Amino acid sequence: MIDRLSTLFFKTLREDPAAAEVASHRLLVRAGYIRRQAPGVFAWLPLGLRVKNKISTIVREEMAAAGASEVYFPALLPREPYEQTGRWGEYGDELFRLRDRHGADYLLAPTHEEVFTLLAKDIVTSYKEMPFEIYQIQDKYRDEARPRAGLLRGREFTMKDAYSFGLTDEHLADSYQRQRDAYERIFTRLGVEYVIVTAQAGAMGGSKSEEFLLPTTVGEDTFVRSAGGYAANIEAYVTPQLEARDYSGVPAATVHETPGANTIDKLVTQLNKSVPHPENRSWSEADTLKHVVFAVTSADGEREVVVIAIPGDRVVNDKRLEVAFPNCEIEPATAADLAKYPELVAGFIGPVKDGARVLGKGGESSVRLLVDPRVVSGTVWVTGAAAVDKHAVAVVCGRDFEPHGFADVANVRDGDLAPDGSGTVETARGMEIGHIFQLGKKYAQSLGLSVLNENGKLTTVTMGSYGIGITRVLAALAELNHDAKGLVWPVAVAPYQVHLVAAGKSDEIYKIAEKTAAEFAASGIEVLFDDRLKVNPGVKFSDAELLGMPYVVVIGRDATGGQAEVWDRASGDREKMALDQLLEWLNSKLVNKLNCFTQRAAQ
RNA sequence: CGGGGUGUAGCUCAGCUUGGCUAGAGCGUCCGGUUUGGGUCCGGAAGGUCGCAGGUUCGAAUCCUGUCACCCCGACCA
Repeated sequence: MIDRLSTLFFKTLREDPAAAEVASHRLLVRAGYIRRQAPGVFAWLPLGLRVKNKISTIVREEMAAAGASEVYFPALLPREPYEQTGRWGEYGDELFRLRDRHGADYLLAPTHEEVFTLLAKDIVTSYKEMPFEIYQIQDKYRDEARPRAGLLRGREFTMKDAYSFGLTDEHLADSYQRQRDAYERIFTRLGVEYVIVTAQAGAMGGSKSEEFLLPTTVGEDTFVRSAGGYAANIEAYVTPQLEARDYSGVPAATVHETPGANTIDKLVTQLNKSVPHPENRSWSEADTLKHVVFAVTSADGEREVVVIAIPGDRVVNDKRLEVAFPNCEIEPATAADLAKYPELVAGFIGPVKDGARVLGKGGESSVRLLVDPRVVSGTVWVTGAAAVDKHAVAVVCGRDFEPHGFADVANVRDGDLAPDGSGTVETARGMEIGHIFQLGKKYAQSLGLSVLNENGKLTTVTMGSYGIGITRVLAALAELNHDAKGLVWPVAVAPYQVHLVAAGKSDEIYKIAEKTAAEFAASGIEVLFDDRLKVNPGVKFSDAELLGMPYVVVIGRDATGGQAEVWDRASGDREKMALDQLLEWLNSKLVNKLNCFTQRAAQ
């Protein structure tokens, strides 16, 4: 079977589409792989579909090897299961909701935990059937506030989602590890670089979670990693707790006039003018303690004002803040919030006033004081003095005030310490291409999935969920593999392995090209044959480069003399070769390229 | 949701500031010829409610008001 450009439904664009900004989007549209249907929604043309299927096939092979069975759910689902787990409401505007003619609510699934759980409930009744994993490759729908970058962040996207079911934590750990191993093999076979970072399970519930990130500046996630092997996304990074220090030599705190110094910046300037530093150096932002006030609204609607103190040279990171207060709405305190607590003097908030404790344990204020993990007993700070235009110097944690607890919400910087002692971390950007979760019993509990154990007792099932963004990986591959002329697919996912161009109009050339294509196909090579009669060679060459097959074979002016030309799309190398050597050469190249990744994956 | 930008032919865009005859170009498409290893060249043709609605004006792609859509940055993103 030879696929021919003369009959293939495709069209290349001479110019970049106006709406496409990022390379993957631009080239996939220009080369005729996808077409935009609506914001964040794309139609798949034959070439794009082939790439998508190749990625899916690799995922299927590795899922099978990991012991997972493939199933297929509808994307259109009824409201009830999602109502039971609370996600119908929690998902908010991001959920595509619709209504049938009877007025019943439906949704386009953003992810399928609920129905997988219910399927398991339907079918599995005994511990003897545990553990097991099932998965599907399906389209997911999320009504993104702002879809962007073509396939990289769409509203419809294809995802492999697997779910594991077991009775014990050991089952879960085992399934999790098998999926994790499969992911490593999948990404290696695809030729995608990845970093596994510990992540925050977040609203998915559950305990352990890791993300597979592709390091790239176009990525939307920030993560940190150390040379010693620590890696975590920015939400999951844990600041190492410092040891308490001896503060016996620290003089008593003193209060200084700091008129108008309601920011850290102004404060440091004033200190350097009027207050000598005990160590005879300049004051810096890191000497100060910044008190930030937030209003935390819990799930039951109760609004609490909280003060968080972090070193003055840091800022609060919103994502880390969210993690610190799970299941709560958190926002900066309003003027109305502050008005209720006169001890919170905007710009001059501090734990101590006139030597008396204000915030923290033993303080008069009812407001909770949480501090950065770097603020431990014995550390010395400049803080607000809880009075307008006044700051206190040499305020010692553990002596002058005692926080209620810690809040690890400050930003992470290059050079911060990794919590596992593996050195300092550096920050980097990454794109999430896979995510694995140990969900635990959350879904099983709310949907009533339990089975009989060895002792005949009903036991709630423990679950995991494991996702790979198929279409996002496709876009990432395009993003990583292209040049000025077009796409440059790795052999493992290229729509065809060889692009055969008949360059010339003579019958002789076409006969030879036809015969060559047939030989390729017969030996199992996936060949795309540019047999278009009325197209100039220049156009065919440009198309071949834009479409991006790994190898281009040109049957042209030298064909009658028994010669062809082969191009290596990635390296740009071109060489003349006898027609009867083509097959052998290509086969060895293709086998090598495929093997190099599969073998690496097998290790 | 906040900020910015753009809507004119299948595609990429010009024209709009300063209103004026029949709304343009390149590419693509179709026809005839030409060329055949780098998006050939020549000639001809088809193709547009100028996003939509309202207003100002003798006259609106152009000015005004409203509205819709799309793109980009940010917020958001199991």
